Amino acid sequence: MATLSEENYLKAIFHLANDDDAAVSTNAIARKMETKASSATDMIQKLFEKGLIDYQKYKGVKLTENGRLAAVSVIRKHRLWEVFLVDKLRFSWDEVHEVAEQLEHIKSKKLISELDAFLEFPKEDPHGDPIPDHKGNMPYSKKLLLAKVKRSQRCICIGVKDSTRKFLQYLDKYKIALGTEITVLSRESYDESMEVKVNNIKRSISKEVAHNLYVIIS
Amino acid sequence: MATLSEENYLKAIFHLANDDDAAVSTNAIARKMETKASSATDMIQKLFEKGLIDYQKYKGVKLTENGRLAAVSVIRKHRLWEVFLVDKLRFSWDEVHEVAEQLEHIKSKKLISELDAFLEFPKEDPHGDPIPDHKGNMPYSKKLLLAKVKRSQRCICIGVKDSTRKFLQYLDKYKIALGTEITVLSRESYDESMEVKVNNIKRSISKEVAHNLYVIIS
DNA sequence: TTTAATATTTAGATAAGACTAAAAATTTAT
DNA sequence: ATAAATTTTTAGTCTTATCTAAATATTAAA
Repeated sequence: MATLSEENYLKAIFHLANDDDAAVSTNAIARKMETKASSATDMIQKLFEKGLIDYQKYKGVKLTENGRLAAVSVIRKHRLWEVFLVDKLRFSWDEVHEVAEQLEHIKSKKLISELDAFLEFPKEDPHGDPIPDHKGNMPYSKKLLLAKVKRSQRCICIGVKDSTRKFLQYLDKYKIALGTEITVLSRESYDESMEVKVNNIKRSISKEVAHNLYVIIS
Repeated sequence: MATLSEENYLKAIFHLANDDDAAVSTNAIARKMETKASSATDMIQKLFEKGLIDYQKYKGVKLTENGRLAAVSVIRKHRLWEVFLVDKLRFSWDEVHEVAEQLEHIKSKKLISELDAFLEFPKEDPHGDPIPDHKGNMPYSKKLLLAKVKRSQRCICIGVKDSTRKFLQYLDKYKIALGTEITVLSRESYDESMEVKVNNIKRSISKEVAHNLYVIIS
């Protein structure tokens, strides 16, 4: 059974690897965990001894199947709790992250399977991220970043990459929510901004925002 | 802000002091925490430095007002989560303790006030224990142990002192639940057992059981 | 391809919370 | 009231997860 800190490192490695199965560097892990590289090395060695990651000195790490299962299990719990907070406890989508970071470490199989049933088996969390099933299968997602959408294409906002409070409040301010339709009118190569139509209003979207908003082509 | 371990010690001290404001001994704390007396001493010194307990070497400890508030806050969370598990997630009353022991340490004011509202402001947990309000007021309780009930008195089961799984399953087996009426028919001074009528059946109740079941006279 | 810059690992230290063994204080018993 | 038993505290050690500083590898640049 993994400790709280081990679980957080596994989750960080999972998110950094993100689909492509390249090895994750020590520095990348340290940055994500907001800790020092030497601390990351210590934990890497511990996770390696427990068989949760593949590791060779100086070569970075990859999750083993057991490591991936452990990471996905924590992510499943995190996302289910986020649904609970928004659907049942009147939290807004920019308030759930910190609390879910704590709740995701509660250990009880029955708790999480009953919570899943109570929430009627949701498929995504309030930010549009898919919820893995109890066997560790992460649903496939057709999402892409708004920044990748071509001129004159229409798409629908389905999630965010950056789920910090600041970004979510920015979206709320401009009435961009999950389900909002966005049409790309033009792209500005100079600063990578784009003109879009959203809620029937023309608006300019910066590179920063376009790279943190997930959509599907509609 | 108290650590997880500090919170558990404060809770233990609160339960050991139980109404009467006698000082709690180091050994009693160590026994309750299933740790060694030397570890308890270490923590006692830490809690004293934080102003959460009054303490003089060799004289035992008492919670300060701040310490009491911290303890009651944890107990409030524990009991609200127990209600959630039983009322919403199909847990039975003998399954909730371990999970609530984890959930009680989640830090979020909003979480607990919203949970309280979601559960419609329950006044007691599934074992009949009162739930303190958000200001730290513990409701007064008229409960007494079944062992204290006089011959020919009728009472109603409202809680348990021992909430271990084994005892709760014993009660389930004999169909004794919260709300069950019990009439004391006679008491046996030799072994402190008692004859009672419960569910219209005469039954003998051992000293051990009678000392772990809370009732109110009806 | 040798040097410079960067990334990673090792070594040694620290804090929290636990432990054992031993010392000191208190309580109980004679 | 003194000795014996018990309780409590202290001193020193261990583990986990962190840190700083220094050493070693790797990568990039001249």
